[in-house]
Amino acid sequence: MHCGKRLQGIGGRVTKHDRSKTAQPRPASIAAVAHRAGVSIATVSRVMNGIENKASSETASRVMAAVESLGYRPQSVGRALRQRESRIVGVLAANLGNPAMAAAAASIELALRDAGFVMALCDTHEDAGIQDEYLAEMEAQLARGIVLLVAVPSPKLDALRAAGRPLIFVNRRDPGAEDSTFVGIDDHAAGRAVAEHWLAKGETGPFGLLHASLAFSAGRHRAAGYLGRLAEAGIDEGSIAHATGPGRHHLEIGYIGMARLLEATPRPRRILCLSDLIAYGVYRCLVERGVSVPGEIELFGFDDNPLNAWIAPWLSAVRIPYEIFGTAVVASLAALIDEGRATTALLNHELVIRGGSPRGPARDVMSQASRIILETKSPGA
Amino acid sequence: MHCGKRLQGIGGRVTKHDRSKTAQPRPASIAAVAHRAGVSIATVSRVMNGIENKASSETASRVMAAVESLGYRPQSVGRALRQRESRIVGVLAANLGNPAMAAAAASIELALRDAGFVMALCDTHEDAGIQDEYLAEMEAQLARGIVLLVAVPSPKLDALRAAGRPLIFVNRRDPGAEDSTFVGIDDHAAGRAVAEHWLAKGETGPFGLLHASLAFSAGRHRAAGYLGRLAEAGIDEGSIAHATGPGRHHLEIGYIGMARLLEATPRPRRILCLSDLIAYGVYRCLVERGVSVPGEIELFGFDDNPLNAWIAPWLSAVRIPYEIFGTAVVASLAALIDEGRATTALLNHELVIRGGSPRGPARDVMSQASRIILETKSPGA
DNA sequence: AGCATTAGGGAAATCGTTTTCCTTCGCAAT
DNA sequence: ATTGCGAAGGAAAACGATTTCCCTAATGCT
Repeated sequence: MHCGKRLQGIGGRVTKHDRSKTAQPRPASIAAVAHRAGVSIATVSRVMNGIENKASSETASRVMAAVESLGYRPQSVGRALRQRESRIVGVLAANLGNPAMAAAAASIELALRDAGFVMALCDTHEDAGIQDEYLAEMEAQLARGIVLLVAVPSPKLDALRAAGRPLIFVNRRDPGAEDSTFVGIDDHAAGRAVAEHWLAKGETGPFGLLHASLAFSAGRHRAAGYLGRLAEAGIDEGSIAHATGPGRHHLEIGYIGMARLLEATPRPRRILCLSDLIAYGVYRCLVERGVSVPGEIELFGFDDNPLNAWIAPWLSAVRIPYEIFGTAVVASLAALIDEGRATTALLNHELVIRGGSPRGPARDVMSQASRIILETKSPGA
Repeated sequence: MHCGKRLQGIGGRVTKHDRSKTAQPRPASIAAVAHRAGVSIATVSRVMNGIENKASSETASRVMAAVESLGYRPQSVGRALRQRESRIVGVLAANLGNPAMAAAAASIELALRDAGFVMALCDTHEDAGIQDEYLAEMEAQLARGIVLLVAVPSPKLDALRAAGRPLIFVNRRDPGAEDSTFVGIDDHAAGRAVAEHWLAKGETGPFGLLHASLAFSAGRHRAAGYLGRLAEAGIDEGSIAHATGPGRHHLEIGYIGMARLLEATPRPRRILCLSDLIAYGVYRCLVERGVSVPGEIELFGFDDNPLNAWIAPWLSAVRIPYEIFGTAVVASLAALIDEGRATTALLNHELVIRGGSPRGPARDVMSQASRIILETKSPGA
């Protein structure tokens, strides 16, 4: 359909090379260390955990020497069992194929590792069933916390929220509660800023909007900000063509939605796409029809994933600072675990404007005066 | 440098909303289930694990009813501790920002989940230190196996290999052993196929090659196949301009490498890039200089990640079937764990040819007669 | 009848940690 | 001289599962 002709079907060849199955020698346990150091396992544990006043420095160094010589590393499962809490933090991403989410995941992973956690990353495909499966699994793993990189409503999610487990919602707010911990941008202000940008350039439209489901916070707020600002400028909401596509696949939503939008009269010339992937779908649709971008139709995306700068010089976008999401998530997690405080972190977005002439340099033009609204409490209300 | 002008620095605002810290009610344990069902915990365990001949059907249904009513789900840590093996499979990816790796990770995750495993995904940034850190952590987690989605040599890797732990190398072969389990394509044949494609079209060059480090199997084999076929056609290896860039970031390698290649005489007109990301870097370099792609310079990439079809109509590529990597990885893992057999799975690659005229449709043109060589045992030797 | 086998199920050991009690010792304050 | 206290460290109890021994009936086979 949308993939090129292939030269041959899938398949392949598997060759097998035998290999002796050696019995696994057990790795050194805390008992082995204790024995070699001539102390009890309690002391080893205390030294390993840096507990003061429980071991003389002489004993401690003896223990450390034993640890060193045996290459001992505590098994996480033993500790997790005893403490009823592991160092795993589950990160449930809606779609790893989206470079923006991959960027967020990479950032979160880095920050978690710095903080001594271990990330377990999953792909929920934005499906409630799979999300529930993973939520249950994270519970079974005694995960310290769960990060939902775009959540959908699901029964298990409700259960965990009710049980007070540490949940962190990223990009899309908790679909089931107002005051859950959130890390993201001010979507309403960002949507506004795009409209503001076009208005400041003297554009009069026709404007368009392409989006996935508006049932969730991010999309709803972005759309509301965009449409609200246009309305303030006297542009009737009815005159703004908007479309979506079927399903959850943003690429196809953009492709199919754009095809519909092309039939609208008047045909929109400035279109906001609520994600980069939607804009990609739009791009393919327009390229196939010979419509020049941004010559005839100018696009604005959301996310500005790191690849845009390299291969999408035709796409301006609201840049979400995924590279700092990690530290924000970890900080929020700490507040939630240590103090039981749910926080809302609104990170600053930016507008990245690209000229996109196909033959000229991929120059990025600075937009004037796009206000970043920081004070929003309940965006999009 | 390569990112657009920004309208404001990063930063943001954090608001905090208090929330009562409720004491966590413990989830139901196996003891609770046993008590409610009026049996011993041993029986519950046996029922849960479907062990035959150890519980009457009447008892079993009583247990299941108790499980149901308590919402019991076994904690993984307890089981892992006892069995000295968890259901976690570590997947160490070199760079999640690469959509091809994200695609591979997504596929592997799906297959692992089907097989009852849990994926823990990490980003090693292709750094030996970070890789070692994660390898050690996976050991501590009693991971059932470790998948290295592009590995680098590291001490801990040697240690695990020597200890006979289940390691699976994907895309890049084990840098420290010949006969480790491998899942990937026949890189040598793929490199050959690109040369073959161009030769079959009557191209005479000048040809070029852009690559990251050639110290590892994949790149080395691809380059050898490509250059080998060109040499067979009488094209001197010395006449083939090739370049690389500093570091490990393929985007920048492509960008900087292409800048160097532009100074070569004669300037190459057909360039093979050993990854899509390198091709992206090349593209940006050429767009900035006003060189048309594929008009003046034709590019061939490796991977053909799923986004190419949407936004890179100018890029032909060797398509690696990442969507089936998952099943191959799981099959290899099973062979390794259950039978101690190390296997080599060479999956079929394909050539995806794109026309890429910027204004025309993004049509995919079928190439004629690109042989896929299946019999290779030691490619590139 | 005598014996082996199997189904059914419980008690307890086990995995590798952390943590709670203890005990002992030395020293300072009363 | 007695008490109190902190440092140092050991013994043993958790944690939640699986698994190894057991034991008792019942059944099949000679």
